Amino acid sequence: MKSSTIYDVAQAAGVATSTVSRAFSNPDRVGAVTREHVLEVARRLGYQPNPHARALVSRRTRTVAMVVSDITNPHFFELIRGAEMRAKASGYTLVLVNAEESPRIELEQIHRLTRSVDGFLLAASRQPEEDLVQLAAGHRVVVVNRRVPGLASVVLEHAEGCRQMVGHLASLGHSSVVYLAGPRSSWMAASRWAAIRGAAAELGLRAQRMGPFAPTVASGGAAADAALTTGATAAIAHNDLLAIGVLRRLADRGVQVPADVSVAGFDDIFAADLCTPTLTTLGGAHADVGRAAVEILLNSMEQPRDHAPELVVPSELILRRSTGVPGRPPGQ
Amino acid sequence: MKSSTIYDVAQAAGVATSTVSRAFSNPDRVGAVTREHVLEVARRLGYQPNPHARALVSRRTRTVAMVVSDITNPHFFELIRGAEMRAKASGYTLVLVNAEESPRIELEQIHRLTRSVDGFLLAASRQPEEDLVQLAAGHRVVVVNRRVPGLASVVLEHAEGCRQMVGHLASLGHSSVVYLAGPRSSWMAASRWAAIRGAAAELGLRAQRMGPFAPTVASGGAAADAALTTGATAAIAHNDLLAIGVLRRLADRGVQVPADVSVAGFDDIFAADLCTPTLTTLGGAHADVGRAAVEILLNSMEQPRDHAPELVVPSELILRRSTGVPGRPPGQ
DNA sequence: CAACCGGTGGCAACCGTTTGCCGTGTGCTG
DNA sequence: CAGCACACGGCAAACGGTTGCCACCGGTTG
Repeated sequence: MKSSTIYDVAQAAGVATSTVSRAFSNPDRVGAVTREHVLEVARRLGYQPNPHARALVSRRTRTVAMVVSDITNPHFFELIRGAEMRAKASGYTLVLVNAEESPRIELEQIHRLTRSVDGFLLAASRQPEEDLVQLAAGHRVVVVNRRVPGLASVVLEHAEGCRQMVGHLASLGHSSVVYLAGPRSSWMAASRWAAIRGAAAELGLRAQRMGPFAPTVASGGAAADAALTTGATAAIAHNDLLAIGVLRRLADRGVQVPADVSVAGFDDIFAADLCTPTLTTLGGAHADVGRAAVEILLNSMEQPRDHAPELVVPSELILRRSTGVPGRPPGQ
Repeated sequence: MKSSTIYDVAQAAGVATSTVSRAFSNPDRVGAVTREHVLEVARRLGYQPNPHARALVSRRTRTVAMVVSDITNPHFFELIRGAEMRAKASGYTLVLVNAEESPRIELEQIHRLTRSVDGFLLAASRQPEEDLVQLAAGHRVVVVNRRVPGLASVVLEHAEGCRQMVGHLASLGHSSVVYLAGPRSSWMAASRWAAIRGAAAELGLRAQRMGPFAPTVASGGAAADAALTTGATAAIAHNDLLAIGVLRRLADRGVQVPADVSVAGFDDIFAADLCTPTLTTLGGAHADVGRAAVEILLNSMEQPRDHAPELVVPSELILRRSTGVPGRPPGQ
């Protein structure tokens, strides 16, 4: 039951090990008939190359790691799925790492894995920018849903999306909006706030920011209460989880959504279409983001590019029942 | 920037490579002062053992693979999270594989990874039982949410849970229940149906089965229509996704839940508490299942056990608004 | 016809660890 | 004080591939 090696194949085929090796990893380097013969023998023996032996000398592991800030967040599911499928399609393996919202764990795990993977997908990284740059100097890195000058990145478009969202609220008649911010170290949080504030200024709305809040349902209570103190008629939450928490708290406090307050989120997670009222949110093809990120990583291994690509995947504003005309009962 | 090896450390510390190696992987084998010295030098040089070189000779990769039938199903998130955390805690790496509900892909991926991982967690495997047994002969395997004689397994309790669920429906006054079954190759589907049928017989309810249905929201439409044709006043869906799809379809058809029909699901996914009406479901600590599965796998590597443990994690029936007294409007 | 050349295959040196075995120095026993 | 067990370190052979380099061979070329 001992698995067969390149030596077994070489012996059985009457060639040198180098020929067997080349028949697999560099087919053009051996004559056609020899190659076929070797492959046939290998098949018969059930030979499977040992990835570790291979990695040891070639320094390529055919594995990529995806580090997510919080594996519990449903938003990442699609991202992970897209990445996994793209990796698999190229015969790569996806390693999943949960940073548990901790920059320290994130770094620790990256460190631990450097030798075992060919590159990293850093989704919603909580690292300071300079640390990312430094990291990228030593490793192949693609940052996801964050932009870092000089680094390859894939983000779901959100600046224009925020503008649309604020525009949507403005057109409904809102004149004051509050952004319930995500974690301080979240690039997205900062970026969204900038976009929202800019759009609000353009459209003549008053914009405020409260927070930071953890991007979880549980934090929604505090976020809702904070939103109410601002007197704003519309609240944009950092993500759908937070928004759903806000909806809950508002319902508990007897605040009508959207009659009294409109609520919107980001990510368009599965649950956004199920909560009550259903949630207006900025969605997009998260799976595509994951897919693209892996693709960029794989490409960068083939031909190390001088310029790091910065891809933007389009988003779409999904209007649902949680936003409406202020003061008017829903459904009108 | 070339990463340092055991050889660099050995030279810098003035010892042999074997001593350095042992200082890390077999600390008792070297004298205390030598060990400290070596470790200190290693730290200074930023030495990190190369996992591939290590794996090559030791045949231990410190990596486990988790194969899930469908990575899109939110039910797996908790499972994955629990597994990831437990693996990380022991310095193991979790590789994620999506079988996309295809036994072929499942097998293919397992085959591809055999050399790169120490063992497999097979969650909701769609393989025929004999294939699993054969697989387990060649690899370390723990099956999750499935039981296979002779194989290590972790399942969330569901027999008693199904009994409770049927009991709950009976106590509400239902006399006929329909099970909307999951995929034909799903062990869980078969097992749940057996439990439901058994409980129904005991309690004097009529039980029918419809399906199989894909365990997705999209299949809920067909499942709901099928359920209505049976005339049963209560439907138990194979999982929450299907149940949510059923709720949607029933709402579209103007069927009141639970006044006209009660609906229940399995898994207690996040969305079950958000949909309308909120969903009665059999939940449990899925993260614990993942954690336990990894733990069993890791233990089995330390001391190969003669008897394969079969762990059952308790479940709990979560009563929400989707089940009620037949014929009576909700909230009474 | 000699020189040359591209296409193939083999040799052997790595890649970075682990580990069986051996040699040495030390402390203890009788 | 001889004899011995033992703790500790070193040597070197794996583990299973990849790859630079060389040798060979038949066919072109001048």
